[in-house]
Amino acid sequence: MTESKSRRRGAELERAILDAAWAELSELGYARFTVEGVAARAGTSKPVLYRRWKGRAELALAAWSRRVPVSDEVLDTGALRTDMIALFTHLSRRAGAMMTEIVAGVMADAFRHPEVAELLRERLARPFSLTETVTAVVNRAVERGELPPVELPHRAARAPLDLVRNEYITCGGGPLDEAVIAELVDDVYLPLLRGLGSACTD
Amino acid sequence: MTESKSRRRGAELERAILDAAWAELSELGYARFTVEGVAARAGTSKPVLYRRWKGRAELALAAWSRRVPVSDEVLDTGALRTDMIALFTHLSRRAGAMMTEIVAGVMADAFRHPEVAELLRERLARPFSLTETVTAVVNRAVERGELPPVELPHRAARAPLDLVRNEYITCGGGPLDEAVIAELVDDVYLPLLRGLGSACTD
DNA sequence: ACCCCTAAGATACGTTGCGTTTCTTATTGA
DNA sequence: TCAATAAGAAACGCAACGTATCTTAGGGGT
Repeated sequence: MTESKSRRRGAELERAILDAAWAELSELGYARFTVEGVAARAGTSKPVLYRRWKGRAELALAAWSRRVPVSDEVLDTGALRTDMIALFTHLSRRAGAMMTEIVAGVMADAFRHPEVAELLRERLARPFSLTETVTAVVNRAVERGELPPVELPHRAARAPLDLVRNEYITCGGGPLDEAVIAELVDDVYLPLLRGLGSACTD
Repeated sequence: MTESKSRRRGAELERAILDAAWAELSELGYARFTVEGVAARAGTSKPVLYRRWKGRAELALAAWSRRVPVSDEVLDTGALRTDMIALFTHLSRRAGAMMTEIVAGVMADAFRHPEVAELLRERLARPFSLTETVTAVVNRAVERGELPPVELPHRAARAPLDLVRNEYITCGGGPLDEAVIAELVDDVYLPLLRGLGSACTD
């Protein structure tokens, strides 16, 4: 009755399900994210979901992947330090609480189901435009003369996201404090960049 | 029958339970770690456990905390880089897979039960002797003249563990590859240390 | 325009594991 | 000696996973 309108199929249905899944994730978090809940919200039933995804972890990842945010516009505040503060702040909002909970939850499930671990790794490895963004910011600093010429290794370019994620993991909870971001930038990341530049000192 | 010998109580019983819990964690991982399993292994029953810990997350944390590994002996290989490789390798073995799985699992539970989040944070914040170890290694390097005098900020001292943990999270699975460790040391951590030293260059 | 076959939707099931309740019985210690 | 305390055993209710069964809608080929 509720849905005697029309029976959705294929791609349309899939979109509806993933939208519902994302809504559940956003409202409840992964911990309270249930397959039944998604089915109910999408106005369909569990078997329909299980025909498409192997379990709740895969469903959550699929929903998350559709929302790849990204395209971090390259901000230019005029100085390296403030650029970095802005970048870290941006990351901490974008990639913060939601992502950490999903990652934690999916990861926990992944230890049971190795296939899921693989999917998660793919999702996390996707560096979206981060590498490019960081490189751009650093290059600008080099041009300005704030840094000696730097060859930015892959891991160093990824480090901002890693630092932010780590902070979430170990300190849980809310969005990152300004003071914390300042520490990450001043005590870790800027020194790292300076160190990369002065590689000739050894 | 099995235990008509003597009914354990108090501290003795608690030790037995936590030993059993640790054994379960080690053999099965957090994903397959169950309260029932621990009770069975310890030769007792669930209510006894629930009288002491609020749930399986707390139980796992308690078991883990008893095993504070630690006392990383301060190794001295004669050079900063090899010291660091050794330290990272040590961390990757000690704190690696097991810890990551526990953290992921407990964290997932923690999103449901905020009290658990607090416990987890305490546990993670405990820097065991890591800070001291890193500081010692760095100080030796300074004495040798490999680094300019460095004031090591807290976050920089913790970074090795963070880097290792991150690698586990994003790359999953087994113990860290030698090559990966070398990258972490050469591309990230040593530059960071050099950068901290050359703070005067700005 | 018809019919068939695929896939959607509904329902109900079996299982696992959490956390609880109830009751019995051993041990401690006053 | 005996009462209070806590251990041990068994069973329960609940939530959620993942599955199996069945009915029915509607798209596509003829």
